[in-house]
Amino acid sequence: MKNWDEVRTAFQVARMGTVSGAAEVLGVHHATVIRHIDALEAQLGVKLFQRHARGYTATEAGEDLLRVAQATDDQFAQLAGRIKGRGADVSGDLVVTSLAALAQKVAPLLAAFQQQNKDVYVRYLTGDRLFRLEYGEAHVAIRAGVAPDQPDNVVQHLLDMQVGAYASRSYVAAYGQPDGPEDYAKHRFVGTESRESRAPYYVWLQENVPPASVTFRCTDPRAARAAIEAGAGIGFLDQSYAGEQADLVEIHAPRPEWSAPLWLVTHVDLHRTTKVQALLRFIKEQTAQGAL
Amino acid sequence: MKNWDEVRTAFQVARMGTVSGAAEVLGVHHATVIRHIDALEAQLGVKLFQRHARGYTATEAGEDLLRVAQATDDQFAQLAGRIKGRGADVSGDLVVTSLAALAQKVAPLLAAFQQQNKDVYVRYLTGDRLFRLEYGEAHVAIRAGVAPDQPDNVVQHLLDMQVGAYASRSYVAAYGQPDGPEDYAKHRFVGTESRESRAPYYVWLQENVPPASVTFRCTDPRAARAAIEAGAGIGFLDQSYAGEQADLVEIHAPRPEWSAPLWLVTHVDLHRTTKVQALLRFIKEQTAQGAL
DNA sequence: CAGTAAGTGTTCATTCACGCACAGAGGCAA
DNA sequence: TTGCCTCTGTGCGTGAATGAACACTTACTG
Repeated sequence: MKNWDEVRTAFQVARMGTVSGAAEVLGVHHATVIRHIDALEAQLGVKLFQRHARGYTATEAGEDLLRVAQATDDQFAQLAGRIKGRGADVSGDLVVTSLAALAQKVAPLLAAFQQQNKDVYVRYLTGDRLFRLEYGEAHVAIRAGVAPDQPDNVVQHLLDMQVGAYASRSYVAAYGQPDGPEDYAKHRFVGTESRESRAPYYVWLQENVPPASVTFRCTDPRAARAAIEAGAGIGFLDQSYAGEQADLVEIHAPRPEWSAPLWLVTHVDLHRTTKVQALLRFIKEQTAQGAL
Repeated sequence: MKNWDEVRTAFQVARMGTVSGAAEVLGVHHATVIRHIDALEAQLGVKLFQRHARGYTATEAGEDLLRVAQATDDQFAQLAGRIKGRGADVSGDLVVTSLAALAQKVAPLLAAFQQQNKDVYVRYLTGDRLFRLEYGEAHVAIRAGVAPDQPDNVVQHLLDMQVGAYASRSYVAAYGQPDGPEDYAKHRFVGTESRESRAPYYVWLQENVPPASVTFRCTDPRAARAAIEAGAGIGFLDQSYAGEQADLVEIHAPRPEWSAPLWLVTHVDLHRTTKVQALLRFIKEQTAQGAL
């Protein structure tokens, strides 16, 4: 049963009872229908129809085929309906990934989106490794830093995270606050382990603070945050987060050159779907209202 | 969902995960697979797969299609197995038709065949109208008279019915028996209504008996038999039937020129099937043993 | 009974889908 | 990094599947 189109042709012949009728339904020439039937019968080694001048009547084998193909036709029709409809409504899985550092902001946002769209099942992936859109691992990613340049990704600028320098109250109690760059040598800073970090505030750190003063380095932003809060030194944090923490003191207010862009990234194949569009619109609306 | 072959292609891609793998399974070039997928997605307006250098991964729509097409593939495989196997075993409906006049002989034969082949459902059609093989109304027909010359029919000679002239005892009591052709004018005969009947004994009747002596004419052989048994006159009957009837007297023993051939007829499309062949063989065996 | 309409089936020209070949893009191992 | 392998993707030429036309058969109808 190698050729499904021939089965479909035979199905219509069995339904219509004539080659001509089937040809009309199928939108092909009746000669094609005859050839399909002949090929299928030759393949199976059994006559599916008895031919006569008034049309084709199905043999037992033909009626068996009719039943199976009818079920198949129904299944395919339902499938087509589901697939076409899927693009039009907001339902099914919705997989979002982002840096773990953004989880505190993103999770409530996604929860609110799910409240508005009861049919979606939100799956929010944060992990050590990068989840890749091009492998179908997620519908939408929220990325930070330099704009992703993958060819198949649709990248939209979401906002610039306002990054300031903060330290814990315990640190300030012990070391005070620097009055200016000349004091940096007497202070302790939390930096990144990777020398070639692209984050603009770490570039600034490398250029303006003596390496000897960077007494705590780590790779994970969450670790950096925990270190700052534990009094390890002065470090860089998102203003909208740090501003809410009573234990943190603002050493330097956010500067434009420190700001880190956030990107909304989707795979081009999924970007046009209404489900993804709905989420993107929702995120951008909420962001405009200061949710991030 | 117009093109079932494209669904099959998409199914294999979803199963294999790569275009190349699907192409190998399907026995086509991978370019063909790509074209099928593109066409199907364009038709549905939804991406079924996300493309990347390592292969294709199914989207939700693609996985939905995978499930449905998997079921279809299973169904078709089962169907092919049933259809191919159907030719090899003797089961299912077996439709036989004949003249009603032969029912008394044929019915026990078919009953015996059913006893030997428990899986067949015998349907024995006798009726006023001729059941037509070319319309799929019956698998096998038993026909009398001139050999059917329908092009799609396979005709086999079964036997020659030995036909004699008989009359009821009541008729003989009233009219006696003719000693020779010269007495025919004083007797009564049961003939056929249709002047151009091809039955050889009716041809003989027309040539050897004065029309005035044919006092009872009818079309149906059963009516003729009833008329003869009721004493309407001398008529022609199958020897094997008339010999068993105590009430009938043999006026003339069967003559070779009266004998009516019986034909086993099948449609060419069904003739080769083992089921039909089994019945044909059975009938011929039984006939050779004198069952008819 | 002629005429019409519908349907099958075959031959021939055409075109569309297929296979081929090559380019490009990742991934993997040395 | 470099080379190699696998897989996708695309332009091009060819052949198989398709459509058009015609012949033939059968049923229906006035």
